[in-house]
Amino acid sequence: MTHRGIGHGPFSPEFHAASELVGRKWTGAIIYAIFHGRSRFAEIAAVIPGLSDRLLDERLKELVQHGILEKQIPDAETRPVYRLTEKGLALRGVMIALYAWAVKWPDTEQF
Amino acid sequence: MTHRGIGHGPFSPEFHAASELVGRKWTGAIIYAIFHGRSRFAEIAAVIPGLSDRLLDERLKELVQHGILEKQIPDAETRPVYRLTEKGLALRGVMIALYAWAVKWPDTEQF
DNA sequence: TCTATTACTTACTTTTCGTAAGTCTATAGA
DNA sequence: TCTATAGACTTACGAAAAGTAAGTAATAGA
Repeated sequence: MTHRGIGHGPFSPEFHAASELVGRKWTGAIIYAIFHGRSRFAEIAAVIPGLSDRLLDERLKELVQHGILEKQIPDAETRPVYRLTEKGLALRGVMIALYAWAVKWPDTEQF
Repeated sequence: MTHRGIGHGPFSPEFHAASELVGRKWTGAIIYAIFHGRSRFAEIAAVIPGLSDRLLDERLKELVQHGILEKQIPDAETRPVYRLTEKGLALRGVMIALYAWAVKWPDTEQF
């Protein structure tokens, strides 16, 4: 890889697709919550202030469709759980790096 | 830090703010292009297919406002260049991690 | 000097998001 | 058992953001 580890040319379709996917509204916070052990719809909703059911549902469906999460119904239960796939778990390094950046360079501006 | 390096509780305001900022549409590709040496408006626009002037302008203004980029007018020139600040350069680890993930787990789905 | 490029703006349409309410099971309590 | 509550969505609709197209003023280059 050129440029000290970041891709080849000045545009990477793979990078772009990844950043548009995990960068969608609320998606970061949802994955973060799941990395922290929340697996059910209501558990995820409970920890993310401002996130509506409608959007949580939409984002979970996208993440399942893109292979980052799996929707499972455990034996003897009726409500689904959402779990990180291998692909989803592989985001750990990204999460760690972004968290480290976020706490070192807190954002004081508001939109 | 708990949970193997990723934050404290199941929600981090800092992480959330960071992911909403760098996750906005086109922002990843713009920062990526600037890491690859593109510094002028037209250079950035030239390498990102589908990105309109209007949105590029909007995203650049946001990134300047949030301290990730600086807008400079070099001596004896009239057109501005956009450069990564220290805060922006500190995103290198995030870029590397996301790029590595993106090429290892390419996204075949379309939205 | 003429033309093209650059770095934006403005106007308008389409898509996505925010907010609220409603539906359908399933479990819990009176 | 009847009712209430919680969980996991679904529907409807106004607001905000993004997409698309066109325009503009100030250079830079031929």
